[in-house]
Amino acid sequence: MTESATGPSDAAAPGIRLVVCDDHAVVRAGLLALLSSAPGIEVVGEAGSGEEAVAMAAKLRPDVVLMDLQLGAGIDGVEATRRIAAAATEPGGGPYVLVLTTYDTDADITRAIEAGATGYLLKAERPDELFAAIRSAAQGRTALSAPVAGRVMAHMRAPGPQLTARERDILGQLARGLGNRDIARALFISEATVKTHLGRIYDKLGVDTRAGAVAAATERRLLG
Amino acid sequence: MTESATGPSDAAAPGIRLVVCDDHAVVRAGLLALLSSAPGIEVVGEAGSGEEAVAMAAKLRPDVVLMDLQLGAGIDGVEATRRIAAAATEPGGGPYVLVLTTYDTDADITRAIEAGATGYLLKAERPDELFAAIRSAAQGRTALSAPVAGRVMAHMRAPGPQLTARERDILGQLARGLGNRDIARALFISEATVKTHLGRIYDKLGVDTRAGAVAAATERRLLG
DNA sequence: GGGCGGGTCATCCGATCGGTTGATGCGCGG
DNA sequence: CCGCGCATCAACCGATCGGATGACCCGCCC
Repeated sequence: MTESATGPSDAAAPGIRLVVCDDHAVVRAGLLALLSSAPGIEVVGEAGSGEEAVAMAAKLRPDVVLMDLQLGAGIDGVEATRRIAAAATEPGGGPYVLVLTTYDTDADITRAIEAGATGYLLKAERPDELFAAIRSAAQGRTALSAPVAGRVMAHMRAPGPQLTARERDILGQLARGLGNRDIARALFISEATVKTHLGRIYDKLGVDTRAGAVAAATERRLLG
Repeated sequence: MTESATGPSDAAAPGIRLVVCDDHAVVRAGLLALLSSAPGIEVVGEAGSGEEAVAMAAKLRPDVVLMDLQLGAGIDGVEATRRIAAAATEPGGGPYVLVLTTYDTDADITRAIEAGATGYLLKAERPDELFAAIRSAAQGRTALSAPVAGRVMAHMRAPGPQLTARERDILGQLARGLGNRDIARALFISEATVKTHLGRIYDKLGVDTRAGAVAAATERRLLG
């Protein structure tokens, strides 16, 4: 999958510009050594904290950020991912975030994906899987470790961040700053119904206030 | 909620009722002479001070008040504009204030517009521009001198004096969906202060709920 | 036919919010 | 020096929100 198949992307082959973020210097060094053997992948920056990674992503404009979720002090990998991914909507199309971590708990996975991660790999993965995942991420394609993929599929079936049509209606009015009474009137339903829907929306978005819902909806582009 | 005040000007065209306010008698006389040549515009009162203009606006109920900003003693043109414009929300729909002054500094312009002026003209303007502006103002339409328009546009692009730095801090936390208590803790201030700031933010953004503030801020790109 | 998910509504209550008033301190500019 | 804008805080009150609970109706699918 290096040259013949995909063709054009490798032809020009300026290399995928990568930023590595992990709070352990040893791990970073190991990754650098490993990645140095990967053709077409160039590490342009190392970050030891989430804040550093966010700054580097903005400044260096890499194609991919390899992000650990456990970062010790400061913002965690999820928050860093969120901030970096948020910039991905802008003109230049920010970097894709590929999470590389040790654990595969449901909470970690869902939080990372919700935050906008493009892929989720486990450190136990084989090196060539990592290389392939980085190349996939550089093109915005999702890459998941096998165990992670399984959990994600399970989640797809269960409760995704999927809102029903009616809930989106409510959310739309909410984003206009309307109170429950006004939302009710706008949609020809009762305030009680509005509150019921809002409660479910909060659950699905993982927030507990209207301002939070508007922010979350904006961030995840659930609104026009 | 602005009254469109279709006004008696259009239909039967009985003429636009105008009050002129300028502290220089000579200028007033000149304006009167000039306006006497303008069809459809009738000067129903002259004020030599801000207080006088406010009183006349209430009593004579003109369609437009032509207001100088520099008024020597007493309240200045901005304050007079504020008081007259404040009455414009009431049932009858008060008079529109058209500022006619010599200077076009940022401070003057923004203060006049904030005070509720419908238009802002320079005395250097050509007479027919003045006539046109008065007719526009009578219908509540904004009329600006070219240099003034330029500055206003600049202000639109630069949201600088829009919100104070502290207010942007508050707004940032608000957009994360935090409650007043949490915002207070995040910024090391009291809830009371948070509420005070929020009140001012609502004013400036023209909203009255937190969700509305988040939406407005997002729309106007006041946030990251 | 009986679940099942989505939409609708009601009621209750504590917590929070929005608005107001009033007051203090601080830096800046006339 | 005094005024003004900004930030800070307090106390109060009515309105609204958030959360929980229970209920009904409808369309769909096994």
